[in-house]
Amino acid sequence: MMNIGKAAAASGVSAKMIRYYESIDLLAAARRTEAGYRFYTDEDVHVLRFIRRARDLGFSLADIGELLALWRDQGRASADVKRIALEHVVALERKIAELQGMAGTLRALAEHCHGDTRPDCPIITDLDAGGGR
Amino acid sequence: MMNIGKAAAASGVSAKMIRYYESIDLLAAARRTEAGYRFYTDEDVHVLRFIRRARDLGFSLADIGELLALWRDQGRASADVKRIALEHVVALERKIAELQGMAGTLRALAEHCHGDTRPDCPIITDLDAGGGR
DNA sequence: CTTGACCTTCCCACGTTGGCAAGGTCTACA
DNA sequence: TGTAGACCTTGCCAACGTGGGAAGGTCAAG
Repeated sequence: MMNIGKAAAASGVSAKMIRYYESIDLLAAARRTEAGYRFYTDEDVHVLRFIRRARDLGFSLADIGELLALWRDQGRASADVKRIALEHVVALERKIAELQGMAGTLRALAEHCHGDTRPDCPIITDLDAGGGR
Repeated sequence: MMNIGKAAAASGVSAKMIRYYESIDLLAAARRTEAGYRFYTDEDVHVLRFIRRARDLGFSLADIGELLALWRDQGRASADVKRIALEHVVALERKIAELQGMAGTLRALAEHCHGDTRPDCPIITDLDAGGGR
């Protein structure tokens, strides 16, 4: 039994976010003391840590809702978990490729930029002309 | 001389975004017809294309504001352009590394997940236990 | 003159997090 | 007992960039 600040410290999820997760029904509404303070058990902290870990792996809160349901479902099919994870990997890899494309282009352009007091710069030229498209 | 729809089509920037860029002073307010319609020149479309290209390279609108100022400044120092670009490359690479970490972890976990009807799954176990932290 | 395609402004939504304000509660200490 | 300070509560605003839609005005073609 602890209140929200302690649960936040124990789980790595800020008090602010715990309230937010409750407001969007990712978490069941916490029980309250007579004064209206939320209180949490070690089991609740366990759930918060699960969420925290899933956030660290880049899952959206929507994904985490599904993962939590599967986590709680002792009869789950591991295929469902795997599907969510692999879809996320695909999305991550698409994003990675996109960012790599940007970084590669910019690095190449910057390499040929004098980087001195002269105005001439291939980066500006590229932006101006559209990279030859 | 064209109105916003045509400028949008010609530049690849949506009419919605053109208005938004104007509202945040990234663009000067467009001239208007007597009826209040914005109108644009080929030169304006040129600016819009610059912005579009910079967005495609992942620059923030704040960055683009600086780049536009440099673009217009015939006396610019290419060092200023290069600095903005390289700072952006650093940010991109940091993000790439972060996403690669997530994707790598998940791919490794998913490899050992049967992906069948059994509930047992290392992905769930990892989320539960926190990846050994 | 009507129809439909365009334009205008304004508000709302997404997703996740932080910050701040105004107020209530609890705890420890004088 | 009083009070200070640390905690809790709710609520609103901000970010970032984009899209959607409503309600209404304008324009061109038939």
